[in-house]
Amino acid sequence: MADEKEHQQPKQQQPSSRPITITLPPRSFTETFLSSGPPGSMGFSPGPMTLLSGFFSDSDDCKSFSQLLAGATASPNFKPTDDKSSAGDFSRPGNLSIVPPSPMFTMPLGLCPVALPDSPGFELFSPEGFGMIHQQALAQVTAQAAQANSNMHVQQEYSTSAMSSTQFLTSINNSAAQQQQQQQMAGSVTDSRVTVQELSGIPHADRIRSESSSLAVDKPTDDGYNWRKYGQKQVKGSEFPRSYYKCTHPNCPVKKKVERSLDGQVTEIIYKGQHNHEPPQPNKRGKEGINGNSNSQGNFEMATLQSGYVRKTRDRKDQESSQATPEHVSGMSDSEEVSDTETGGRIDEDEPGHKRRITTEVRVTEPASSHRTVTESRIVVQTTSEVDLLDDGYRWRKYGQKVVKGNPYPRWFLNSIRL
DNA sequence: AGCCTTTGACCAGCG
DNA sequence: TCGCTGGTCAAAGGC
Repeated sequence: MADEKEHQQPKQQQPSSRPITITLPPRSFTETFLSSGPPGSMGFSPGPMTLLSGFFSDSDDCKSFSQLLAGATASPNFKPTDDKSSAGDFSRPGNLSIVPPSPMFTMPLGLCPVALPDSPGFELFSPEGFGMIHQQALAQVTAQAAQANSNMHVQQEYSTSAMSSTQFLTSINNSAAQQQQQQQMAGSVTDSRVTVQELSGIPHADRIRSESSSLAVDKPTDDGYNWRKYGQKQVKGSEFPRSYYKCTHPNCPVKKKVERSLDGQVTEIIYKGQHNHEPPQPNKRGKEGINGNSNSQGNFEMATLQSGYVRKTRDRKDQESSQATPEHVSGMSDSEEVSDTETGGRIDEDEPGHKRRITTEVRVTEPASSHRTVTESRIVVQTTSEVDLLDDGYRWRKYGQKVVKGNPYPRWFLNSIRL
């Protein structure tokens, strides 16, 4: 109900194409995922991966993601991940040659965070690799929506999206177990479409419009949980206001920060903490009550999911001390940074109707700030999704870079083009 | 009545 | 110590 409001969201005609960053709660999605609860119980927003395919257009002079990242990794900024093992353990496509230490990957809209856990690379929670309990871990995945006015046909996209994600996962996940998980997720993926829309904020169809007002805008992240907004603030470094939400479930410590563009599109979602309960049943949504708990997962199977690709969260100070200046990493001067307005999900105007481009934002890395709160620690994750994006047959072209305040690493803006 | 959003104020961490 | 900034509180009002 409350979600249906949000009327106060600033409105803007200009279809802002802003990247969407989603910080996933470590457990939630994992658990949700594994539990494969009831329909709609999926705690996570669907994935961008679902929309990944099909939107890319041909392009030249593009590099594979790996290549692009390779440059970054070569940078002094990039310290080879300590958890070497991490990378090693994990099975992944042999063609993947590069896996930057901890690039925070911004998934193109359509990447399904939900699906991520399935991927080999998405075995985020590795106690050993982390040096922190999974409960403290927070996987951060950045997704970017190809937003705005992409005259995309959402409907079409969705259908493809689900399939794409499946295909992706299938191609990537070799283990039976993983495939099994995928299958379990299938339904979730489907269910998450709406969420995808929400996330994507694709202001396309009227249908979307109407939903946007109630979903995209109000429920930027219909992740299956109920949230109560308790604050909003204009955060420096961000052109958009940030809203603070708390999980309404009793005693649930989970909070999330949501940044929206002026037109109400979600540009970033950061989860903090872990739900100590399962997502409310769809029919109970909005009235979640007492009985939470259920899975209490604190222990959860995350441990079983683990694997490399997760970078141990470092103390912010450590990180800072070990990080080179963004300029060094980027090799671009600040003046070369792309403006916020141009960063987002930019779609080439000159692209013909069916040649769509989804801009992918890549954070070379995301520092953890474990000092703040344990649960807020962020894990730099190299997800399969990333893998997918890295060597999924797409080509990537870096078109911009920006140093985001609070993040010592530059954020790359890539155009992903499907071959 | 209960729950939610809004929003200015307050607080704490940091340089 | 001061100012900045991000996060949270809580009163007011809406649904």
